[in-house]
Amino acid sequence: MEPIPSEETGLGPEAMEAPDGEVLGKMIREARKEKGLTLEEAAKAAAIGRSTLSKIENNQTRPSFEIIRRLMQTLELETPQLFVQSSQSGVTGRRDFTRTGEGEHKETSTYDHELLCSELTSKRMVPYISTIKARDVTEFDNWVRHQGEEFMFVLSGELILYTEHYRPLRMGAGDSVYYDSGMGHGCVSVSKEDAKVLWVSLEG
Amino acid sequence: MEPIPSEETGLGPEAMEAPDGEVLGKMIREARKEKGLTLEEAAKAAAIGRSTLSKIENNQTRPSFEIIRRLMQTLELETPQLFVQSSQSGVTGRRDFTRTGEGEHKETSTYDHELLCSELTSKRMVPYISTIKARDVTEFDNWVRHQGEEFMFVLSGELILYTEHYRPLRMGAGDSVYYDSGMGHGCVSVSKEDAKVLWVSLEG
DNA sequence: GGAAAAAGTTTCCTATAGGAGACGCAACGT
DNA sequence: ACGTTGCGTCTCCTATAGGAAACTTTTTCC
Repeated sequence: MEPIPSEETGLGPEAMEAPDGEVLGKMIREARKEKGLTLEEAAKAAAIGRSTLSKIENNQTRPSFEIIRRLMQTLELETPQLFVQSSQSGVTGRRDFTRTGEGEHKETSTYDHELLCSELTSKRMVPYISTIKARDVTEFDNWVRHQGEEFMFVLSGELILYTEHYRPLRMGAGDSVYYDSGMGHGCVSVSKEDAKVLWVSLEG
Repeated sequence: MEPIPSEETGLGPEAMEAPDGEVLGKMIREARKEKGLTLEEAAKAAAIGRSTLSKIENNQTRPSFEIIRRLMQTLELETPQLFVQSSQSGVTGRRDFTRTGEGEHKETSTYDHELLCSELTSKRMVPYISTIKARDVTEFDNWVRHQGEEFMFVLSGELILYTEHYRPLRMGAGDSVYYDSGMGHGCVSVSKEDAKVLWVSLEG
């Protein structure tokens, strides 16, 4: 019994959905629950319809700015933040987490990268865990190089970080380093086991 | 009981900070002019229709949240960020490292912070390790809140991260989270030992 | 367990958001 | 004067937002 009137909109490039849209309903529902309000109470307080609120929370509609504004006020989400400041922080009002080992894997020849919190697409920093295979390359022909800054923290194993213009740096668990990733860089595991490092990269 | 819907919604007074319907169009027009964009250019950049933008600017419509979000993004952050950021990187050609436990310590009542790579002063990300004391603190009085984004990685112990608008998140070693640090946040150790977390914070 | 109430969802319908393109109207250059 | 070009507005139309109410699910209280 699913009439499902969702026919192809021969019209719209409107079919587009922003990742933010996805989260919006969730945010609102959580905020409402947080305040212990029912749909009816919240809707009334925001002067909107009960059904409208339900649809918004389930992402079944594309609410108007005005409606969202009222909801934000009612639920005490800071409205200005959501817009104006989204220019500064691309993750305004959002959060994402990743359980151990459950990141999105991306393997290359020398590394095994596990992207963390990758569902939060608009974030400015990019955190990932890399497994650097033991007994691998001992020299680079190709430095890695990308405009920005990078922070690295050694989780386990032992490795040598090569950074252009600097002496190689031998690092063990718990050590950390911060560098201009525009300089050529790369590392090599020198322990018997693979080395694990946490990287946080910032573009620009 | 219908006359005036001024009930005690806990909504507070007219602390309306969000652009009101009347002003919204004007704001947007000004922002667009500021950037020297024509209707067509701005609309295209925001992936909306030229006429739609015109109507919005003249307050002849009640635009959807999604449309406004796109406009805000286009008009506020668009290209500038890309340029600004590249000239912002203050660590050009530099590197700094910190050995385990040798960071600069900064203790507060609830946390014990160890700043990493703190000699590199002009870096944009701020990495530090915090020891969250195992204790009975089950309640916050004060959320931490600062404009920007934050990444957290649990090194050891078990804790609960509280983030405004979200459910508390129980985390163990190896788990990570990324969030808008403009939202109130804070955490509490729930293991018997102190919990250790690595934080990387980005302002703005 | 079962009835009643409460919370949430879906349906139905009207008003309108939003896009395409026509139109208006300056400011040019020839 | 007359095109021409570029920018903003207006008209027209379809898809859909949003409210009322019907419906379904969950919770509460005998």
